[in-house]
Amino acid sequence: METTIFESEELRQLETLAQQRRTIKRYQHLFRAGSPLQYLYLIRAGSFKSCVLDSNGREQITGFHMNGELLGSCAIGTGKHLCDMMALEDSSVYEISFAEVERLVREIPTLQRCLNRAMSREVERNYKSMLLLGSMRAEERLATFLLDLSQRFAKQGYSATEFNLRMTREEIGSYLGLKFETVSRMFSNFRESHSIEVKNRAIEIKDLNRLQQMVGHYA
Amino acid sequence: METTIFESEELRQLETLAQQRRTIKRYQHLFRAGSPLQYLYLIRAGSFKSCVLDSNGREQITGFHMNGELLGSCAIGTGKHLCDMMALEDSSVYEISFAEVERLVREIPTLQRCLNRAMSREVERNYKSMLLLGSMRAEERLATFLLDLSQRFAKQGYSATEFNLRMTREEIGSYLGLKFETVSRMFSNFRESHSIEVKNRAIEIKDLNRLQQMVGHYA
DNA sequence: CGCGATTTTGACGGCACTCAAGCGCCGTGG
DNA sequence: CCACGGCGCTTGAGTGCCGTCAAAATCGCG
Repeated sequence: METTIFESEELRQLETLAQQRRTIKRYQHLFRAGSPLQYLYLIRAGSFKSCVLDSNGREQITGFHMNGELLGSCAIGTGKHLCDMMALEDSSVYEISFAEVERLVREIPTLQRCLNRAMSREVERNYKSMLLLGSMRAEERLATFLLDLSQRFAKQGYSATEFNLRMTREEIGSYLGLKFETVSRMFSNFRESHSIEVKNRAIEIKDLNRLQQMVGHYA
Repeated sequence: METTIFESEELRQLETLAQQRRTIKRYQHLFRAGSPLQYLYLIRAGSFKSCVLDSNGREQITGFHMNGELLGSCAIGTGKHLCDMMALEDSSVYEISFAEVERLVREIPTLQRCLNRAMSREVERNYKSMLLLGSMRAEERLATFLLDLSQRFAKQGYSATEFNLRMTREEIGSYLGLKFETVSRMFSNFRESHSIEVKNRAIEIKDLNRLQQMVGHYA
C-alpha cells in the first residue's frame, strides 16, 4: 500500500515509466557530475544531497532532496550529470530509463512538458538559493532553511513542526554558505529565543511566526 | 554584414526562427518575473541583467548577458518568466515567438534538444554562482567575475584584456553578494597589485595569471 | 563500553559592512 | 560654453558578524 506524494503532480506520469527499484546505502552516490545520464530517479524513501565541486576542490551543496522528488533532471540538456548526488541515509528510488523517456517523449507531448517543468523548478530553486547566499545574514539563512524543510515535510504528510534532520551541521553549512560552528550557534540562539527546540538532529519548531519574522526584516 | 557569434552553436537553429527585431532602451525591461512567456530573445547587440526579488524586496542579480545569448529560456517549463530582464544599455534583440517554437518542436526533434541545452546551461551557470556565493571571499569573487567576463568578450571576438563594464559597482555587488563599497575597494586592491588597470568602467587586465591564482588558492 | 564523529561552546581576530565625506564624470539647462 | 546638479565611485574610520582555532561534551555505532 504505497501512496507516494510527488513534489509536483505531473511527476505521476513519470512514475508509470518506472521500471525498477534501486536501493542506495548511506553515503553512496546515485550518480556523479560528468557521468552520462542513463536514468532519472524518483525518490521512494530516504533523502539525498546534490553538490558541485570546483577545480580547487571546494564543495557547494546545491540542494537536499526527499520523498517524491525527481533526481537527475538537470542533465537532460547535456546528457551528462551536472552534480554529484549522494544518499544521506539508506534510500530507495525508482529508476526511469532516460533512453525510454526520450523515445516516448515524441509520442506523448505532455511528457516533454513534465520534463521541462522539472528543469524550471530546478532553476527556480537555484534562484532562491542565490538570493539566500547573496543577501541574507546567518540567522535569516537558517530560518529560511527550517521553514523550507517544514513545508516540504508537511507536503509529505509529516509534521510541519517536528522532524529529524538528515544532514550534519557541516552539510547545512555548505548549503547555506556558513561554517558548521555558525550553524550550531544559530541553532542555540533559536533555542534561547524559544523559537525552536533542538536536540541534535531532532527539531521542534515552537514559534513559527518568529522564524518567519526573522526572514522578513532585513537590516 | 552580420556575423553573430552565439553562446552555443546550436542556437543558430533558433536564429532561423527569429521573426523581428526589437530595440530596448537602457533600463527598460524586456520581461518581468511572473509575466507569460511570449517570446524567447537572442541578443543582437547590447547587454542585460537578470534579477530575482523576494517577498521582502531584496534583489539578487542572477546574471549578466551579452551578444549571442538566449534570454527567457528558464520560463520554458512553466510558461512564466522566473526573473526580471533589464537592458543595461540601449540594446537590440531578435524576437522568437514561443508559440511558433512549440509548434515546430514536434516536427524538429533537434529543436527540443536546443531548448533543453539552453536550460541546462542556465542551471550550470547558477551552480557556479552558488559556489561563488557560498564559499569564496570578496577578492576571489571579483577575480572570478573578471575572468568570466574576459572569456566571454574573447569568445565574441573582442579583446580579452581590455573591455568596458556595462554595469555599476552596485550591480556587480548584487551579483557577487557584496556591497558596492567592497567591490570598489577590491578594484583598487587589484590596481595596487598591478593585476588590472581600472578607470571607472574601463578595465584592462594586466596580469591574468595573478587573477587566476587568486581564484585558485583558498585559505 | 570505548572510540570516532558530530556538536557545542568559548575566545579571538579579520573581513566585509555601515556610515560618512569628498571627488569625478556626465548630462542638462541656462 | 560653462555652471550646475546628480549619480556613481572612491576612500576612510569604526563596528560587528562570522570565521578560525581550540577544547570539551555528546552521540552513535561497533
